[in-house]
Amino acid sequence: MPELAEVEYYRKQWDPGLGQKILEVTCREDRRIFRGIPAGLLPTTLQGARLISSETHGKQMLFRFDKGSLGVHLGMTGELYREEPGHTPAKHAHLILRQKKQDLVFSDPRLFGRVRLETGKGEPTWWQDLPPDPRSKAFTLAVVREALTRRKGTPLKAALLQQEHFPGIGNWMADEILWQSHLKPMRKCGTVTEEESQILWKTIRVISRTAIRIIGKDFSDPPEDWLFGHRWKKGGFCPRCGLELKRDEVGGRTTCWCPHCQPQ
DNA sequence: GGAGTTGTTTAGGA
DNA sequence: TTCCTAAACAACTC
Repeated sequence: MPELAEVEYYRKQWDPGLGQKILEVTCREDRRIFRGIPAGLLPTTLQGARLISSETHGKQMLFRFDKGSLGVHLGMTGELYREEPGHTPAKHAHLILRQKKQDLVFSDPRLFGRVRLETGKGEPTWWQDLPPDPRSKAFTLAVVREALTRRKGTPLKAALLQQEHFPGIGNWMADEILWQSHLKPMRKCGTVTEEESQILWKTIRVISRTAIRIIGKDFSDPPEDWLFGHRWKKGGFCPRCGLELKRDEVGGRTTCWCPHCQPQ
């Protein structure tokens, strides 16, 4: 489910726990999402630690504590939420940080998500090494040009899903970006003109920021004149031209597009 | 019961 | 080497 805006929404769900100590850590360490973390290290590190701050970068989240930090990726079905203190864990709740006033929960039925642990004071290297977030100043036109050049044989849709170039963009955002840019999803990156690159760059920035503002705030739906609300069901109609939308598999993912508005 | 799912990693081929 | 595709991971919904 989560792309950069949804990730921002879920990050905020733990905000009530800011400044407060973790009294107890409940986790199922054998679950796939904890891969790479030595047994016992998670409770040892976080028990008694105070949650200081949190931020998102693309689909990645970082929760900073006064000792160490916690990285969270939600995968396809991960969620963060809060519960009454001392509640009984739900079936797919894998990590619960128990505080005085609330329990902070990470659940993920499909286990495609991932939790990382940094025991040192500083920023984890994986966090420092993330490529420019599409809403940041560092995400320049040159970044888009570079990606299109490097992936010249890849369809645009598949390239937009590559997190090393466009961190935070997922399936629905990629479709939305191409639709608003009037670019066909199966178009090869190498054939995109300079003018089209600029349109693509601007559209990525506008959609990222707008999605964060709307979905990141309270999980509201984007505007009706976006592709978003029309792309899910089969037989949806283009909100711009009114013709029937098409569905194809591009880059291994279901892709919704408008043959009339995205002719090439 | 089968198909599909808003994600990432890996293996293997080109 | 570099780039690209398909499969694997896993559980739920329609």
